[in-house]
Amino acid sequence: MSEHSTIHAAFAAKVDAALAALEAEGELPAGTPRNNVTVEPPRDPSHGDLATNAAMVLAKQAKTNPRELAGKIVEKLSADPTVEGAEIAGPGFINLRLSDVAWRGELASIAALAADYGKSAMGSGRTVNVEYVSANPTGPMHMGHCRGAVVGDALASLLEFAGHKVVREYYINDAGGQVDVLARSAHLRYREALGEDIGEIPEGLYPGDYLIPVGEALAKELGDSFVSKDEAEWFAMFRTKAVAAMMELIRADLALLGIAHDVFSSEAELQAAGKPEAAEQWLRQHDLVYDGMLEAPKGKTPEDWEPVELPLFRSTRFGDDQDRPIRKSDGNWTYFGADLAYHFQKAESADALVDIWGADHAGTVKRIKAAVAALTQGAGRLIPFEVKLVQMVQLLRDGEPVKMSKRAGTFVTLADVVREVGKDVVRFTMLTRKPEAQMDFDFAKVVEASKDNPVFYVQYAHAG
RNA sequence: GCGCCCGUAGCUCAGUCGGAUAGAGCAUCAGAUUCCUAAUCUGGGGGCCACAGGUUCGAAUCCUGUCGGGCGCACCA
Repeated sequence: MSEHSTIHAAFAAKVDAALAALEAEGELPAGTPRNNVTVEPPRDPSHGDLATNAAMVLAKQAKTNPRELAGKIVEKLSADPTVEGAEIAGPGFINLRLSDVAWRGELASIAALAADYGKSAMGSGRTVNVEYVSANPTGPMHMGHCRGAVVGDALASLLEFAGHKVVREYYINDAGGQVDVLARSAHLRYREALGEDIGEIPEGLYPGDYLIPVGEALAKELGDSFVSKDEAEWFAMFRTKAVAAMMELIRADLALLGIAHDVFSSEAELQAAGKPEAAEQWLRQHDLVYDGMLEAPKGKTPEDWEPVELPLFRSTRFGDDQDRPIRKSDGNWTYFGADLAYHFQKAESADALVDIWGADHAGTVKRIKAAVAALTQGAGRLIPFEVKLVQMVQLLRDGEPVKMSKRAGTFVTLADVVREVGKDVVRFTMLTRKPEAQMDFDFAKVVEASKDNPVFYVQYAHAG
């Protein structure tokens, strides 16, 4: 697929060629950067089909005024048979009118290329790793995860369309305290499945019903041999099995949205392979990790604050408020400590990294970007890395916010929403606002067959 | 107290690596059609682009500050 698969791109190339010719003739200094030059449809259609700011952007470097330079560009462009008119307007815009032949040719190629129309080879030869969702494997997906999932998937598709090789990746946080809680919760449900009256789910364990079938499956598989054993004997096994069950739930939820990741990476495996240790060693050698006292957050010292010495990453060197611990005082890795090693691992097989995170993690962007920059540069191959934040979605029903509480078990699952309004409506709605702006998701409005629901317009047009 | 995101027409939002009179849909108003259960067509009105400074030939767009809304702020992920 060539880059000139659309008429706009084709004419942008013609403009560029004209500029290159002028450069060859000495009208423009050799090597003049042309990346500011735009070729796009003007706001006012009476100005023509396309307009370029080339003369205005480049006049200074050509040591002439915009209108004079525009004259020379117009001369070149007029020689092209598909250019029916080229005029200088205003301060130095060049307005182009394209011939009928050009438009007809474009229509033919739209018909011929169908869904491939507009593809580009821009990213050809480059692999981009897009990590998104990465919800904790402790329960089904809820609506809090939904926007990031949709945005990440759409971005991945766009990158593919632009010619990149894309790896859609999910990071399984199966090594922290949350999955320990999951293991204990699953054990409780296991005992329940074997007939024990477990009463209220104790504070600190996951109360959700979705663990009942997990307990039943464990009971069926293992019998009653782990009912009264010490935690040490069943803990690791229950954790592994429960995480596996949760990941099955999550993959099923994602499938409802039409999302399928290529790679699922386990934090536990990453740690077992000693990746964080390797990263720590390198960072210590380069004085980017040191043992130091953790400072209280600025302007807000918690009452029970106790200074501790921990291995800290020097994120302040990269604009962060304070240096960040990579290990906890019990010696285990912090989320960040493992995450930086994880990103380094991803960087080994990609040319660029993108993470899609919820806005509630905005505070941790600086440290991970800093760590990735340090590690990839240190390895001799600095990898572009972007963290894209998606803002919160407010769920509304009958105009009232839907309150979600994990403890009360009132969180709205993704599966419920997809069942209620449909996959396409969810995906479309999640993309109707830029990711960095908050949005409302009103159950009634998104399915309303009315003039102010864009979803409906698209469905209507598509059905026609 | 600090950091990040947002603040554009009555409503929901585009436009923000600075560029030609600030755009769309809905709502509203006026015509058209009178086919119809309209999700019909055409046109108009409607904006100190939150506010105040600054940079620039030129600012919704960049910088500083203020106000308003959201998110976050120890070894939780």
